[in-house]
Amino acid sequence: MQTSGDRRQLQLALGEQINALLSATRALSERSAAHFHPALQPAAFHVARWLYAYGPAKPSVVAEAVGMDRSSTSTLIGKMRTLGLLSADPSPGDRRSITVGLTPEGRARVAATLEDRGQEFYTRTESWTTDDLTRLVELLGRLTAEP
Amino acid sequence: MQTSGDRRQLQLALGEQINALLSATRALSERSAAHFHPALQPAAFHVARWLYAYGPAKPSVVAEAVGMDRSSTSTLIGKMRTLGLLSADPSPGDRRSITVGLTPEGRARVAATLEDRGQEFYTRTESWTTDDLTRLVELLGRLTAEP
DNA sequence: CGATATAGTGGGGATATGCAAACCAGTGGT
DNA sequence: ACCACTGGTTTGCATATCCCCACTATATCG
Repeated sequence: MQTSGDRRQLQLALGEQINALLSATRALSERSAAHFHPALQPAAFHVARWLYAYGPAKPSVVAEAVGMDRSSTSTLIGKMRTLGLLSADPSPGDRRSITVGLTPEGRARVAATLEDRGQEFYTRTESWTTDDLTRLVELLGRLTAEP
Repeated sequence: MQTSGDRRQLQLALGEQINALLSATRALSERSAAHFHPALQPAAFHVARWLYAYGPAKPSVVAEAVGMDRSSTSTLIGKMRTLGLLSADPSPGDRRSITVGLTPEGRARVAATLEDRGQEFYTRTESWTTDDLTRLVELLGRLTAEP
């Protein structure tokens, strides 16, 4: 019971830490979104960032994943396609659907935006040992891996 | 040079992982925000969550930290005070300013919202060893600690 | 084959938030 | 005592996003 209690405590603690991280990065995210592309609404960045992290997907999946409405996502994807940031192919096995993904240019622009506004976190880990850094990357990787 | 190159790689990898985590949690955050309190706008949740993670602060600091405009933050804080979620005391040493913090009820409501919609991450760590879980919590704690 | 469901797209109205400006009370320097 | 400045609040306006609805093309089930 001690062990399972500790376990519970740990999961709660993880929740608090993730929460703190989300709080700390929210301002950064919104500002990145606002500066992502001059011709696009902020939400475009959230779409692009998700595709950057998880790869090509159908619009409906993207909308669900980023917590946006399907119509907004659709028009946003349309604009990003005409700007050359996204490419679309017919989804295999369903001719109603398309699969969208970042073009090299889109990928580069996301990377640039992240780089541009993410300096702060680099400096935070400056004093860390390489070992700790490696482990954090590895653990986060496991946490965010698709189920 | 090998070492510093590896270091650079690691920091980039950390950026990617944090990015993936933010992407993965964005939908959850927005939905939590929408359901936080029936009489409040979504952004109230972001304010409350930040105060939950980092403790009482001046309105201007909160606005800056969550990346919101000061006027919206001000009216939002006003509403939350009348709802009994936030309390305000005069800031020590500056009579123009106040310091706002969550009331016990506000704290409970944030916790309930997080609990309510954060189940998914608990199940993700179910198969982890206690050791890994402990270490992730510890490393995240160091990452989000105030500079 | 026919009926119903789903993927993507578009429109129209409601709301939340950002931005700019004005204002007041209090602060700090001169 | 003055004056420039800052923290907080409020107001008016612009825009982004959501929500509901409709429409077309395809898919799936009977």
